[in-house]
Amino acid sequence: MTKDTKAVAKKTKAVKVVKATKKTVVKTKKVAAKGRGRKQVVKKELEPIVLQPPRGMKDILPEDQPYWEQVRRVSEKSARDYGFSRMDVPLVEFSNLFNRSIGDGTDVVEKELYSFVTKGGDKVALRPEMTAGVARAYLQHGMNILSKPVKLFSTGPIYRYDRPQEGRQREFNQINYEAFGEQDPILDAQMIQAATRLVQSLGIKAVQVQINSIGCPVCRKEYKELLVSYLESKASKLCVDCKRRIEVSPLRILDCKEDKCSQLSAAAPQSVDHLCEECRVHFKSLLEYLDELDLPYTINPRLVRGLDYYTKTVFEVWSGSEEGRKSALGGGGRYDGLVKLLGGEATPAIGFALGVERLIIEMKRVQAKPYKGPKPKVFLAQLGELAKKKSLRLFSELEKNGILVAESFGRGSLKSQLRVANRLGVEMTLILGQKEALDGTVIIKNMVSGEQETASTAKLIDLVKRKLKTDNVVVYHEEHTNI
RNA sequence: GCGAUCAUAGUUCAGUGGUAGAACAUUGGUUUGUGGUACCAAGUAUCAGGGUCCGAUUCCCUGUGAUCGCCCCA
Repeated sequence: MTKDTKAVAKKTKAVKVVKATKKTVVKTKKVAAKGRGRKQVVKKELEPIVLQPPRGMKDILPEDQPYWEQVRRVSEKSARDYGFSRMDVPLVEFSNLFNRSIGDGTDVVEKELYSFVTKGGDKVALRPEMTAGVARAYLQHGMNILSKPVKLFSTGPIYRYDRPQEGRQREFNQINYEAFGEQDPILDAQMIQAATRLVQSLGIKAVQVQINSIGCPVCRKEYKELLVSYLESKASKLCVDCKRRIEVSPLRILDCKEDKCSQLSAAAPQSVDHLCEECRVHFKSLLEYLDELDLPYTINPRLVRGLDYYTKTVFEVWSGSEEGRKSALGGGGRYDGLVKLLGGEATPAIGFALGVERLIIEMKRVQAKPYKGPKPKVFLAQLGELAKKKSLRLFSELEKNGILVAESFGRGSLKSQLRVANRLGVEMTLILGQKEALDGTVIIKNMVSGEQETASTAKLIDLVKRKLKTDNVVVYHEEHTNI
């Protein structure tokens, strides 16, 4: 195996099947198949259960939860700081909400939508992004009467039927910010700032912002015509896909990574040069605000984005400073026409989304700190029948008093319980044995010094509390620190 | 949706045409009431289905999944 294939194989996971189920369900017997007694599956009454979720779906294991918790905390704080209220919308919406808003011809809708018909006959789909649902709810609940801008924060799973790769799943999570009712470009700048601040607060310092303006429907139409006529004149030099795209979505050609296409698009007319007066001024002042913020950005005339509702400002947030691995952590833009399209009054709006899984991949890559919750500092060990019975009550007394206690009630020997206590790195272990249970006492063992003392159950809680306060400074042995 | 590579214990990896080993992790123990080291022991795996073969985990095909590239995006 080469290095590369090894690296790939490393990450590979096999499909597993519940064996017990298979045994009870599948009957095998020797069959004289072609005269050779091979085992053959004769009958399957039930499908065996595959120990894996469907493609592109992933479990979030306990060991990863500290990262998720960190993302939750940072994003909720950021939402508060920037004045966004939490808003949760359903995972499922009527399909045509997405068709109309995101656009029928887009990949997200055309190829990647998880759509199905309910038992009642409704055509619905799992949300492939949040904006459409939030905009729908904004209208449904008459939130247009609220003081503008109406800032809404959402987070949750998103579904796209796409081919999985690293950082790309069919079920993934987004952090989503939307602001309705403000057209001032200062809001664009603030949204971009909020997005980068959030990413950086997670410990991902090296980020770059790419921005572009794709204009409003009016100037975009003119620009599109210009672009198409340019591309048609050079069509012979484009790749196969892009020749097709001239008709369907000429803007996407600017994204093409084929050498010949990117060379052509470098010389192609750029949308920023063909904005109408309003869009041009909007973009110009946005850039001025960003300069004022000392927020580094790159104008990327080839940044297009795949959803139809975007107007004027579009942007993406990328990880990594120089070359090397870069990935889009999130993106967004203005969608001044969406609310009207859905049947509301014309309402300028802007939003962005960050991909949680991608943020976490990046956090791990740059060794950003995950969130670590409080660890128990007390372990409760029990020995003998009577003590075991009493220990349950004692545990709950400690818990009621706000003392975080670890235990291993299922274990019998004191030795194995102390081993667990040690591994958890607790400061003290409370030992309740047969003798103590009869006397109404408990042994308090200091896990650092090994010293022990006996205390009466009545005074135990106060004693433990006092000890936890005073023994704050504890020097562990080296072996203790890594737990 | 297209192309490529890969698939062995919980994890990281060995290995073989005659049903598999290690390390780490887990659990138990080293005179049954005292932890970190050491020692001993145990359990757990060839992704699924079919084919070739006396015999397949190993070779072939298909499926599934993962990874990478295209596409797209978060």
